[in-house]
Amino acid sequence: MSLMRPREGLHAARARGGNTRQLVHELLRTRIIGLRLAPGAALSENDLAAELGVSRTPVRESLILLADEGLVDVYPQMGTFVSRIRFADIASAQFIREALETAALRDAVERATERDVADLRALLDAQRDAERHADTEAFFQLDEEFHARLMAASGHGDAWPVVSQAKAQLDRARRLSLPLTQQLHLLIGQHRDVVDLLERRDLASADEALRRHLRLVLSDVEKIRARHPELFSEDDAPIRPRREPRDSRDRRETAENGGTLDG
Amino acid sequence: MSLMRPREGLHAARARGGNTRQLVHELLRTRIIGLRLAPGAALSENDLAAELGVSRTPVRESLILLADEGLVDVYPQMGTFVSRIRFADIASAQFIREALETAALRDAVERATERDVADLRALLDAQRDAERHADTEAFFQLDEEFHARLMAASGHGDAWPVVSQAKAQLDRARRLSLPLTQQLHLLIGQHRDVVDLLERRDLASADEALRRHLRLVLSDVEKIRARHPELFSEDDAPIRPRREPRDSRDRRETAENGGTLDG
DNA sequence: CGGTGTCGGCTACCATACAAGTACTCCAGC
DNA sequence: GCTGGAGTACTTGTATGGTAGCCGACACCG
Repeated sequence: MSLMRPREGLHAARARGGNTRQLVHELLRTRIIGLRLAPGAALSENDLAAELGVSRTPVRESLILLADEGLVDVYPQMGTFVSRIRFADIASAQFIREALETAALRDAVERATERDVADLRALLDAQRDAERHADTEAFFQLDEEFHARLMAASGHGDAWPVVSQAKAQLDRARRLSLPLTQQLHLLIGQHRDVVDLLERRDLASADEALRRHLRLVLSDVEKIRARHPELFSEDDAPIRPRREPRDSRDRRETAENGGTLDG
Repeated sequence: MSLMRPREGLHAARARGGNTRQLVHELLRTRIIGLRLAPGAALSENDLAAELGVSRTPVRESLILLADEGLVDVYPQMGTFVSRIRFADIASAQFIREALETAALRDAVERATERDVADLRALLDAQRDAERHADTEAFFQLDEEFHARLMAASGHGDAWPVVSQAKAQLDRARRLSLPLTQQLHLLIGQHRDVVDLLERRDLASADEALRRHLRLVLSDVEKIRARHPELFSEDDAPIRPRREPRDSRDRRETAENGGTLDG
């Protein structure tokens, strides 16, 4: 079972991160966004607690936070499920992201320093590396850093968490498309365009380039919806997910294995 | 003590709202935003649970959510405190709010129906009523509804919760200024200007009017900062709040009284 | 008189026990 | 074979117990 030892595990965990709740929260968040937990999957507080070697309390508190972020749906006395991607949520996330990132760009054009531009270019290089190695996981990480760094250059880095939360909804769907399409090169080119225009302090063109970039991402998602309808949920039909059959549980539990907190 | 009876209380609560956690969460949230709980005040899980007649669990879960919203600061093993207003948070909230509301306005100018405009004008009338009766609490409520309705008219009503959360930080400070200044009339006039220009589909002017309105609100906050410095906290000094002296607790507990969940 | 170690009480964190409710399962009756 | 209903195994929600850690008060010592 690989439970966390009463003392050592917690201590090791504390050393790396914060308290158990934060660790579980981040773990589940990355698993959901990375689609290692698919939309619709059941998340039992008890099962998770057992898997991670902690009690129900921090798991439950993490799920409450994830529900607040719209990444899980909690149906009292029924179960907790990774939320299916609602098209309304996608649209709303796109609106939020576009509004905040373009508003930030407006200030970034005036405030960005040479250092900021250099940092962004360094990230572009790293993205090209990821492209060469076809490492989409690394690219996702670097994409996140790029947009975060861009906002920081505007002086509004504090607003990034809001964008990140909206972005999370989009990324779940995007993660399905990127491996298929060969668009990494295109995306990196758009990143470079934004940096170039930012350096030239050309607001109008930079704004247009960023909007084009963000909209491309959105159109990706719409393509995915046709290919994987089971991961989406119609807007006005909140869908009560069905519980698994009784005896399929044992098989599942032995099948997936690993992932305690004291790695 | 007016504790909640084991069965009845919960049942009555369920009837009104949702589960206990949501009730406690909203209760504390409105108390904090309404400054009935002042920045810096200590919030003990035990005390709150006793006051509200529930167990520590829903109280604790509510505090976690409030911490996520930036309304309380949790210092493990030390205490939980209503967060002081950080100037950096104010600036960040203003940026988020302005970006989202103006972006929404852009679409509202195209999409708003006659019905939308009529609803907004009805809210304007109600605001004038509140002004006549000098009812600032009602005005705050109507101001919230006005801006929410404006976003809904743009088709991006789903993004309102994000604005509302940012707005909460601003409102805490604003609530101190409104009673003093006689600006209700000015604010209502700005609301009317926005509606008028929205109705004429004049985006440029409407955008300018809305920005002017939102910035006036911000400048209010800066005035307040000079008058009530104890409610604010310097940016880079996260300030570890001090625990109360030993024997001042009894006095406090008898002093403030009332506010169970089964009112 | 100033610094220091200890002790007591408080805190949030985590673990566990109990309660209320839902959906699946399976068997009885038709 | 089909339908209905009781039983049961799960679910989340709430309550409570126990633990580590921090702070403040205070006696003790230099």
